[in-house]
Amino acid sequence: MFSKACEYGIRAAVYIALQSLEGRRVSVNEIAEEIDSPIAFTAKILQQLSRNNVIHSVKGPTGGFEIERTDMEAVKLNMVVKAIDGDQIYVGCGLGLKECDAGKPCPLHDKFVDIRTDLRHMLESTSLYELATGLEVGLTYLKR
Amino acid sequence: MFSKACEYGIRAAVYIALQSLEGRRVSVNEIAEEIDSPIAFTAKILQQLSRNNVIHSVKGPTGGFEIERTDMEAVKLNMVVKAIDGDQIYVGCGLGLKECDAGKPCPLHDKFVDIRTDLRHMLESTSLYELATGLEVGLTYLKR
DNA sequence: CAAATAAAGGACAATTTTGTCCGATTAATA
DNA sequence: TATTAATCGGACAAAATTGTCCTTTATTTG
Repeated sequence: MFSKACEYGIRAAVYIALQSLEGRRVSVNEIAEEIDSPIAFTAKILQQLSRNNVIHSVKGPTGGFEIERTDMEAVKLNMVVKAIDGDQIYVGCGLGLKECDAGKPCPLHDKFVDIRTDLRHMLESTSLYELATGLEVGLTYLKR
Repeated sequence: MFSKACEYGIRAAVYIALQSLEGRRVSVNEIAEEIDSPIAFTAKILQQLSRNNVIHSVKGPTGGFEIERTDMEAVKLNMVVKAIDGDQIYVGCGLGLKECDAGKPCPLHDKFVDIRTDLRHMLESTSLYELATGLEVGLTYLKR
């Protein structure tokens, strides 16, 4: 469904959100440790998220990654996914046809649109804040 | 969503079904031509489908691929997908965690299960016959 | 200002997926 | 039986994704 990069990206973003709730700024090393991901690869992904203003980065000692408390509810999962995988999930035919649309649909077009619409709504309506608070109260987990 | 191999596999299976409706057995070359896919790669995928009894192959002159008319309604998309991509779509955590389940869910677990359940139902309820007849009456298209 | 810390960025390496080529096998038919 | 047409299967090649390493840049603090 998601690429590995996107999986790491979402996990990282949620972890950063969780720590930002408590005012803590976190380093790549801590993030990779806590979400159990390859450090250098995770660093690359965080760069993409930072460049796309999904998260905020600060260089130097005491630096690291954070998400403004005020942004946290506004940042939805689809922004994370878009920053990493681009439009891939939203655009294009399920069977890989170049010219597939409502006017000249592939055999799976309608059914595929339904699934994808649900996915899009889910991603667009789920905020990092929501996911982070689920973690905070121990309803969900990020490791293993 | 699907791998390239799976996209080609579904397109090929639907095309074979369509031709089988008219009693025609088709060659790899014709299939690849008609669904606009790389020939040799398509041949590999057809072998997988054949080995998994999704389609039937006949060697030698006048040989090719076909689907028994009686099977065609019983063969659902999920069988095609499983033959090529395995359980990938059904199994595993959306965020890539190893031990994610209802008891120890990742932050996206429930929402992800919903989407995937819809996808599974769609794949399990859609037959090659249904897709082939849509093509036959000109409602849908396989090329470009 | 110097040292230390942390992200940024570029080059490279490993792995997986996608795709090709070619000889072996099977079966129809002249 | 020889030829020909077709799939099967293995080895290889190319491209994309995943992952590593190392240098540079920015920033804090002694």
